Amino acid sequence: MAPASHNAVGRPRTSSRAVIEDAAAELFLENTYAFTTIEQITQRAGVSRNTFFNYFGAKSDVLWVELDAAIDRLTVELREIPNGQPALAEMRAATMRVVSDIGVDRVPLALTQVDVMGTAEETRVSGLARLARRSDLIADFLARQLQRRSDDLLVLSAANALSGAISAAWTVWARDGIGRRPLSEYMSEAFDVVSTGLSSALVAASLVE
Amino acid sequence: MAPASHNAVGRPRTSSRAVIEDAAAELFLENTYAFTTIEQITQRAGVSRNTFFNYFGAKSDVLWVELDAAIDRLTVELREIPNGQPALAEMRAATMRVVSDIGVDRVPLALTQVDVMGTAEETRVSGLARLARRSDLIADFLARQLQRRSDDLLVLSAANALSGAISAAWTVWARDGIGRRPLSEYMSEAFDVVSTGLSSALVAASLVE
DNA sequence: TCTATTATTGGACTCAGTACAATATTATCC
DNA sequence: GGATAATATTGTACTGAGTCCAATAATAGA
Repeated sequence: MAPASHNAVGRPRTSSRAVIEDAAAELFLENTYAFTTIEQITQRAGVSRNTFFNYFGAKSDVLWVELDAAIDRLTVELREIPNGQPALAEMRAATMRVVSDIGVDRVPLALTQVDVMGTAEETRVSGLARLARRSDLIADFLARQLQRRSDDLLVLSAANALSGAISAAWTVWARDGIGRRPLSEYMSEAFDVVSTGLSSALVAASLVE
Repeated sequence: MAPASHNAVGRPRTSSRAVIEDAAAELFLENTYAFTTIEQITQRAGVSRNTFFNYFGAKSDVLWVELDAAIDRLTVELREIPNGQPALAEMRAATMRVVSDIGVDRVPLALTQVDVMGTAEETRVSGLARLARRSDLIADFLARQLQRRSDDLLVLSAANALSGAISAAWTVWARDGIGRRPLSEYMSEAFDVVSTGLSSALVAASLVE
């Protein structure tokens, strides 16, 4: 379902999907996201408008290819962690594995748009959908590790807080521009901010059982 | 800009805005959010389609009247806190003041829709916009108190984490249905989960200065 | 080469949201 | 009360995202 290769610059990207992504990236930089229509994208890509919807469910999906892939990888990582491990430490380790190979470029298209337009309201909302998807994922994982329901207040609070911190790391990393350090460093700092308290809260919770 | 009274049951709601809200609430319950059009709403409300957009910027705005009002109140509360106060404690207190009068009914329309339709994808995304708005608000407040930039990684992480926890409290509260306790109790528990760690991280940050 | 599967396209449609001008309603001042 | 200014409401026309479904093109497999 996902494309085979990630943005191998120089190598020709000839699949419909890749061609659409490239055309969209160009147009977003030229005219911003808001002032680019799907018709323009597919026209430049040399495909029909409907082909766009064969590969993306929405215009905004093109913005988040990188992030969606990262969340996919996180899904796999979390699934492979056996029960009964220290939840928060494993969560952090899994996240770090996922972002470890994301260096200083490979910025999601969406996050380059933030600078371009002031508000970026549209791009932001679609990004929040990813935050939510990641929250769900983390909640399921925490619920499994803590043997609680995934709609439990403790679990949900922790999952939302973690997902929010992860989001902050991506955002600041992207905004730091050319001089940015690898994403993993930002991620590590973001975890530091929230994990101490969560850790004690989660441990307390598992003792209560 | 906001309507004068909040959902005074029994009292006739005759302003265009109130009539629209009521019509929308009915239709959402009858046909769900997704299968209700703005045209249907305004038709039942006895106003023209354009009048809807005089009061709401988007269809989903009707869902979040309660929550938007709460965020407005939080904005005011935070603005009135002088500099140099303990940031996290003040943040918590302000939030508790805002939700203190929200008892066991007054559930935002959006959160009643979660039960109705399985996915609730559309309603969820619009709710996330509120989470983001609250994150911004909290980030600005924390930045002021900690004398840091509001796009600082520490500030953003903490703000996102807090906003996420607050969101969790609303969600679980709404989902608990008829037997639910007052929102403030849920809010208090959600803060407990995240605040310990944030507290130490923020204190450490202000010492580094 | 024939066939089954998958990718792509065309066309018609619904509905949210925008823009702007025209008209109605309400408040204000004399 | 009546003229006037401000505000609320409406009509019309439009753009563009997203859906549906049937038709056709391309490709793989036997």
